[in-house]
Amino acid sequence: MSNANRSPFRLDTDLIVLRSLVAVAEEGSFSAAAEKVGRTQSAISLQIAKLEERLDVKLFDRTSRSLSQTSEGEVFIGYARKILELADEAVLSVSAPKEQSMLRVGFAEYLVPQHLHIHLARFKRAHPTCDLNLILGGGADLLNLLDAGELDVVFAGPEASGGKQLWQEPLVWCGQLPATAKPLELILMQEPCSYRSIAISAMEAVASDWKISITANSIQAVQSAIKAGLGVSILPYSALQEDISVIEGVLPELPATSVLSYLPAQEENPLAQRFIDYLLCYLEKTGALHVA
Amino acid sequence: MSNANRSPFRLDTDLIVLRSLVAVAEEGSFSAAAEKVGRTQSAISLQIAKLEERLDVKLFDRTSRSLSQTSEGEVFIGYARKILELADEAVLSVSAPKEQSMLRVGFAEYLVPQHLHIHLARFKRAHPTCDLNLILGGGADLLNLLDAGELDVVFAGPEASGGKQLWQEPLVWCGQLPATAKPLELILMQEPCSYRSIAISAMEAVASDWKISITANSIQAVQSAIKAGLGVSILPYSALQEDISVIEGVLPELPATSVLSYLPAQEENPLAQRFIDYLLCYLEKTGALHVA
DNA sequence: ACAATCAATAAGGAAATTTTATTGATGCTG
DNA sequence: CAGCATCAATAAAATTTCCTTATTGATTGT
Repeated sequence: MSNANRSPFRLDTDLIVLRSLVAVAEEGSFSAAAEKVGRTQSAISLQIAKLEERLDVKLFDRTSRSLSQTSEGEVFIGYARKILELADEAVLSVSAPKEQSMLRVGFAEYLVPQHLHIHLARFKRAHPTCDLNLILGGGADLLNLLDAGELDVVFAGPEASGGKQLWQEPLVWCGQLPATAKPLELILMQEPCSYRSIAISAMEAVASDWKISITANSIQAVQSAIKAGLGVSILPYSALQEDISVIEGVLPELPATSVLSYLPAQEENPLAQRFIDYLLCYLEKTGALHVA
Repeated sequence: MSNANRSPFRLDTDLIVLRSLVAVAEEGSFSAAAEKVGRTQSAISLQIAKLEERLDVKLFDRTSRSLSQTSEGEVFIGYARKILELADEAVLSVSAPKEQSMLRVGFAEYLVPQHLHIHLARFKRAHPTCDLNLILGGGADLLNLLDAGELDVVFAGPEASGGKQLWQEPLVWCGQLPATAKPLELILMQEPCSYRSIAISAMEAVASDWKISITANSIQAVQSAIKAGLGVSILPYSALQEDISVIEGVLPELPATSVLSYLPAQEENPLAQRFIDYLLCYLEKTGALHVA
């Protein structure tokens, strides 16, 4: 007689299976999840089936056309996420330097990823000996601070040379379209701003009626103006907020911008490179942003 | 080119490997861990080796005669424990009933396992719709409450019929031995107490000088008396505390007692049975107690 | 020095998982 | 309503992974 039955509450599955599971939950489809985790659809199907059999619970309600989580599925997937989170943090932390250290990160405010605070908290947890500073601001200002030796790494758009491209950030039109036959009112950041020129040249390329109605000096000001319904603007995907509506189709196609990392020319800071790798890895995981 | 290198902080290992890992950490030896998890020594060796290779970090410092965790090992094993904890809790929670419910547990105070509060907290977390009551007391009192319908399950020694044996609890002598040529002073609970009679018959079986110096009315009183150095007593393993010293060898061998679960004769309470299974499973995992 | 114990390793075999290919079911479109 | 496309389940073969047996080298205790 085996003792398999002695451990009714013990789970011995592969973390790969849990990754597939959350992939299914996120993508809402076995096939899409399969592609995401780099396996076949049938592999996913079998993995989930086996897991469900082990748990003796259906995790998804699925017909061939729709897929939704059962209530048990919701609970279990919640745990799966936490487990994977811990597992990845564990990997991060074993390779952490053990000496006391300090990392000063600059982030262009209009490019701050949705969950940056979560990523920072995790990084801090996995690097207990590291003091983290986060400075938000305009790209140009941050790069000046970097040159002055007051930052260790800066994440910003393609505003200077020497940066290393990390991911592509889609630009989107958003805000309120004016009533028909009224000119389009643009809300833009003041110079120097790469999006400002992108917006202007995009509008110049099409023969429509437009004007610049508001020039703001911070991304928050732009966001406020958009929310107030004062016109349309372009924002990087990261800078979108709940109550900002995206405009699709009507206005000219926009290019994607790049997010780059900038390091000081002189000395090596291994922790800074580590932070870049880390962030890249987690943003990729989140799936919110597409790596170039 | 594969994209394996794209995910430097992603761990895709089997939970079995993590269980082996913490087993090695707990047992202090690959061979012992192998036996604990029901595999070969070489399997463990390979599992750990592969994990270390994946992490690019040594988890244990090992010569053929000694084994200790590296500092990275300590960190990673900490994560592994948390991961397994979560995984097992996940299994527990998917099979949890979803209706609002209530569970009143009685525990004989002299048998409370070391980490009961942790187990209770976990059970509560995995059963958010369940209200838990915990009553500690003497076994006889608890069984009366059970009969009166005021408890759903009682854990106690073999004080009544109808219990189901769960695990064996070793009895140990503890306290201060008297100076030589002085009579042995016993600290005992007042009647009815099964340990009292066990102690007395154990002493009667050997021809030594002894007397009952203190009769206490609670396990706390016995523990206090022992700590005060007022004599020797017998305690179930669970009731030992940091500052109570065990006496080995000198005094007569003691039998083990059993811990049993008691359920009301009448109606079925599935949650109570579930709690019993759960506790059994976790105490087994902890390794603190041996299942009968 | 010898026996005992422990972990590492090699090699073969066993078991699990993945893939390819197919089927059945469902919704969409013309 | 038929045909098409999409999705998940399944079967069977193939691959990979993992585990076991057997052995070696190293270390400690007697």
